[in-house]
Amino acid sequence: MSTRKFCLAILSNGEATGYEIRKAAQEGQYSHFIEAGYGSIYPSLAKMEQEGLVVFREETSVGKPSRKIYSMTPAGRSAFVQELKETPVEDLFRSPFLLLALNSQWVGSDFISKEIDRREEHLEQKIEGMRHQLELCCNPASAWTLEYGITTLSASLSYLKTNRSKLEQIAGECHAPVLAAE
Amino acid sequence: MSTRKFCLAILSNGEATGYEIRKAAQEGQYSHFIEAGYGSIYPSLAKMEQEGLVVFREETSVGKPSRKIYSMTPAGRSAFVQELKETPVEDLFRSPFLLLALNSQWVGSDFISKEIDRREEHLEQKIEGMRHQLELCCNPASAWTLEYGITTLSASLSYLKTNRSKLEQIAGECHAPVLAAE
DNA sequence: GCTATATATATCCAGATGATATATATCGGG
DNA sequence: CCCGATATATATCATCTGGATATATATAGC
Repeated sequence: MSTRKFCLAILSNGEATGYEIRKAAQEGQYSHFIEAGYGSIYPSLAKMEQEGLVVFREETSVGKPSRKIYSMTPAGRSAFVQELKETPVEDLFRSPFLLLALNSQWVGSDFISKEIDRREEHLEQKIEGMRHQLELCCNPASAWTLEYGITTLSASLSYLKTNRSKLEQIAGECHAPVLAAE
Repeated sequence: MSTRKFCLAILSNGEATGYEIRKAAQEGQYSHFIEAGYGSIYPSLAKMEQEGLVVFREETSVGKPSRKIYSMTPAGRSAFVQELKETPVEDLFRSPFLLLALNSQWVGSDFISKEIDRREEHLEQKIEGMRHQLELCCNPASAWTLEYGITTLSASLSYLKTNRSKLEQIAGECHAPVLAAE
């Protein structure tokens, strides 16, 4: 139950709405290793509210959409620490790109080139974003985590730049002509 | 629909049972960037069979559990290539470990040390396994993909070894005494 | 001979995913 | 000044996934 843990992590730094929690999953430091949408956050908050791990106050300003501002209870805080101390599950890595790489013989070198371009660009943007966050950040744990990310993504990017020609060659000597004839 | 793509990838190298496809997701080269259990593989195969992308012949030896040996149809092969050519979705990376790192202030340095040990060991084993697969492998695309994995995991391991003391220190100056007093 | 493991298929429920609906505020351009 | 785009905010829905479990037999080791 990872969404739970993530929501509690956000709330451990202060109160937040469901909307803000999702934004953290999309933009903040957490976004580099967390995936969570409304469909998991709202049900998770509702359940934790029932269990007494979080409470909310409703802010119904005139006209504005009403906000449910959640905060952690003491029970929530100890549940958070307990969940952190549960031996963390292994990292999950799923890569449609590597599935493509491993089967690049079927798609032709032009397509592979284009995809590698896209991926290099994407990695550069992510690294740049992390460098930016690192400059702004004051928390040492955040800095450690960001540097971890920068290091691994840089290694990934560097491998790609150095070895892309090999993969393009593999895709070049491929079955594409056969497929084109179909 | 990534399970579909993965099943087709396995079947593109020859026929296989659902059981064997799952083993490929757990042990083979694919295991490093694919997640798929029975609960997604069997329904996926059944659906693709209905759609005419795969066919199976049933092997009912005396006594033995019956095997459904699946293979790809021409329609399946072109569906596979088409799915490969769909701009691949971004890689998915989810890390309970980094969630812990970012919140290490709450768990104490002993716990963090133990978790880093576990992680270093795990990374070493994975890298060793990939090196082994690389020696056995003859397919150049497999070699490329395995080297990609070895490179990134090595960078990850190296960062961890160099910087673990920083994180342990952060967890040392932490709120753990407060929590211990609760 | 017995137990543990490997082979093999299948299903179940809880939870996640991604899309979509609803509503209002705000901000910039025409 | 109004229109459309974007941002804030909550919520739900169908579908898919994940992890566990049930069932059954063969094999290998003790």
